[in-house]
Amino acid sequence: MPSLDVIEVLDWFDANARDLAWRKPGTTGWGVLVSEIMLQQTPVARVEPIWLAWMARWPLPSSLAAVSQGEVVRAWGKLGYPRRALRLHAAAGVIAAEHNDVVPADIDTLLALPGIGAYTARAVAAFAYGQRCPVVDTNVRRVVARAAHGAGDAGPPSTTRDLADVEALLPADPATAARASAALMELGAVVCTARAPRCGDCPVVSSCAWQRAGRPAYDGPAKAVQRFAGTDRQVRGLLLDVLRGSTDPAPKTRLDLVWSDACQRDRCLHSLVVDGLVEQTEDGRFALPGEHRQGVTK
DNA sequence: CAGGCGTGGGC
DNA sequence: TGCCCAAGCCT
Repeated sequence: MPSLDVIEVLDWFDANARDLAWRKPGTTGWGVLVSEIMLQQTPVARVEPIWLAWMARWPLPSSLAAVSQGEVVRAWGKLGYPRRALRLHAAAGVIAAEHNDVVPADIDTLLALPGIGAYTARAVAAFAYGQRCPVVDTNVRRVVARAAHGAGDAGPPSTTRDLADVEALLPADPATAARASAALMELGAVVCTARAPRCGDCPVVSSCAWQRAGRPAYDGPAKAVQRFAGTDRQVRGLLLDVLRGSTDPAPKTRLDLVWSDACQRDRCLHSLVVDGLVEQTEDGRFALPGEHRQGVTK
């Protein structure tokens, strides 16, 4: 009873891989890193046009590092979680200054950069540099949970255990292992999906433990529900959207229009300033950071 | 370590 | 603006 034959998944991937922009030959480590940061919690379709624009405008870490934080946040557009843009900008500065403008290949060095965690560090090491290391995202966790463990979905993440779990599945050859990781992710993204898996299209359906078990429903602890409407996240998004939309600093009266609850509004504006996503100008207006002289943080 | 952090598409 | 989901990271 084979648990999960990644070679089968690899063969399927060779024939069915999506033609994503960052998978083109010649994509640099920088290109891979930018794509991975943008793809965190964000669908491929929304990322692709932004990634292409960024690569054309900022082909090197140093080119991104050279512009203001505000420009970067503005170019991030509506990808969401704009703190990612700030962290990527900071990482680019470190890469330019300390790593000769080349994205590091060493996992621990990558982990030391802002915004790069267990997944992204290994994704860069594997996809940009062909290293043999487990690359575990939500797709891989789901595929392994089903095909190997026979569960309806993955349980709560545990980085240490998840990494060991997937490491054991990887082929010995580094380049093949790296492609196998991409293949597992792709399978989870387009076939072994969370909601309605297309098992009829799955290359490992015949050996899938979840199939064998009769496709039982997920029986683990309930996953935390992420509310959005009415949260600070929504209000922060509305505030930032105003500032992205104008090159001139906005008076607070303009920002007051986006949300009726003044208390929540002010709390969110303040938190944006604390996060470095917003600056207050000398005359008391608000703007994206670094685009106007001496922002006053208060 | 559970919860905070954007945004939009699918149903 | 109901609910779930999408290549996570940070504190």
